[in-house]
Order: sequence, then C-alpha cells, then structure tokens
Amino acid sequence: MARPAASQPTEVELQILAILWQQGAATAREIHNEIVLDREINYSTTVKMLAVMLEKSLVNKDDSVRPQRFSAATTQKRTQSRLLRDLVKRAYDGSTGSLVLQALSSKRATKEELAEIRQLLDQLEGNQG
Amino acid sequence: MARPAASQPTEVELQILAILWQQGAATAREIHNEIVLDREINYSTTVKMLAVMLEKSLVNKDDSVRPQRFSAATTQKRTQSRLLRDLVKRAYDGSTGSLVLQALSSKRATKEELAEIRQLLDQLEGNQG
DNA sequence: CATCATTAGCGAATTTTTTCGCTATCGAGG
DNA sequence: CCTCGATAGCGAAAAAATTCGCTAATGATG
Repeated sequence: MARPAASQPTEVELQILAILWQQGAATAREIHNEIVLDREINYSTTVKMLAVMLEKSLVNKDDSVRPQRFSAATTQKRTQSRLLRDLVKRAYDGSTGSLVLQALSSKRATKEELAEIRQLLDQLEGNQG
Repeated sequence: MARPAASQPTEVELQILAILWQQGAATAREIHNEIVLDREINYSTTVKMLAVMLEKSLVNKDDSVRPQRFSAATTQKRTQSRLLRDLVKRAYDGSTGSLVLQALSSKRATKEELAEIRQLLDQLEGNQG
C-alpha cells in the first residue's frame, strides 16, 4: 500500500530539501549543521524530520555507508514546478503571466537573466504568432 | 500588545482571501457557499476561520451591517508579493530570474501577457544598460 | 574488549492549523 | 412580543506539523 506519491513539502521539509539540492547527499549531522546556521533546533529533531521525509518519499537514504547519507528524492526543478503551479493557482487566479509580470517588476533580475528571458520570449512568441 | 503584523496566510486562509479578492466584501454565508463548491466544510468552520483571520488581521469585519461583512485586509497584490518573495527565497535560491524563466517555459502565457512582459523587459533593460 | 563520543530511532509532547458541536443572538413574519 | 430560521461566537476536539527526551546501536580509541 504505497504512499500517495510525494506530497508537497512543508516549510521545514523544504528547508532540508534546499540543503540537499545545494550540497548533494549529506549526513544528518551535516544537514543539521546547516539548519543551525538559520535557527535553533535539536539534533533529534533533524533526524526525526529526515525519518518523516523518508516515509513520505521526499528523501532517499543510503544505508550502505556510515554515517548514512540522505539525498533529495526529487530534483529541485520538479519541486519548484509543483510549488510554482500551486502558487499560481492559489494566489494568481491561475494566471502564470500575471505572476511573471509581478516577479519581473518587483525584483530585478540580473542582466544575464533578462537576456535569457528575452530569448525565451522570442521563442515563445515565434511559436505562437 | 498588538499582533505581529499579518503573518503569511495558511492554506485555508488563502482560499478565503482569494474569494474575498474576487468578490470584494462578503458575508460569512457567501464565503461559505464558495468554499463548499470546492470541498466539504461545516458553516461553523468557515465562521471560525474568519474569526481566526480577524484575530490575525488578515481580514476586516464590518459590524455596522447585518449580516456582517468581511473583506481582505491586504490587497491581493501585496499578498502575492509576499508569497512570491517567500517562494523565491525558499525554493529558487533567491533567484527571481530563475523563477521567471521556469514559469515562462513551463506554462504558456497569453499573447497579451507575453507582449506586456516584453514591454516590461525593454523598460528594465533600458534602465540597466 | 571496555569506554566513550557520535549517530540512529522510538515514542510521545508541543504547537499550529483546521474542524465542529452547542449555545446565544438577531431580525423577519405572524 | 413570540417563534423560528439564520447568523455569530465560544470552547474544545481532531488533524497536521514540529519538537525533543531518552535509549540503542555503532565504531573509533586505548
């Protein structure tokens, strides 16, 4: 009776995933040390969260090494997509464009990113017009 | 001992806010009827959520009319901004541009939106280069 | 192979969010 | 002004998310 396919990560879970995406596989201790830079937390809590996330299939555990190493079960991209889609649906009335507009106007991207965006835009309009 | 200035709305709270943004001020019953279209829920629950949200300053209550009317305490834009900023920080390593790129490539925006985005892009690059 | 520091795991407590039962209040209609 | 259907509110239960104390296993070191 498998699990219902990796649910949306919660706040704390996402923080751990972010660490794993950034560092690749890591031990509980390494993950813990990262979290500690950000907020107070007991080592047991970190370990427990990892157990919970394993149960939810949000992370994988490599038991063949000691100490065991954890890694994200899903790519950052995939998770981003889900979160993004969800946000668009819940807060932007489903309009991705409106989110993009706001993102662009509110916070400035780097010159490189802008160029990249423009390029993508060309491509999209090309396909459409 | 005032409250800590409107926290990030939770799942259910956001659903209610979305309704208020769409319809403007509404009675508990009206809000409830909207939620019911989406999922099962008891009227008491809706009323309670509104009370909680009032406490958190997420909504305002007009007591001068009967039945009382609720309205969102913050504009949709403002809340969107917060949520977006938060998402960028937590899942996109702080890179807005990377979010925009993904949003654009994953789901297509309307022709109008694309044009608008392009215009905005011109403006942004103009200011920068 | 005893000792000790570290890692691993369990079970339960705490906190936050969401739910609703039950009572009180309101206001329209008779 | 009674009474009845709907709205309002309270307090507590249930569910979900986060926390940690305590014990067990592990493996390096003398």
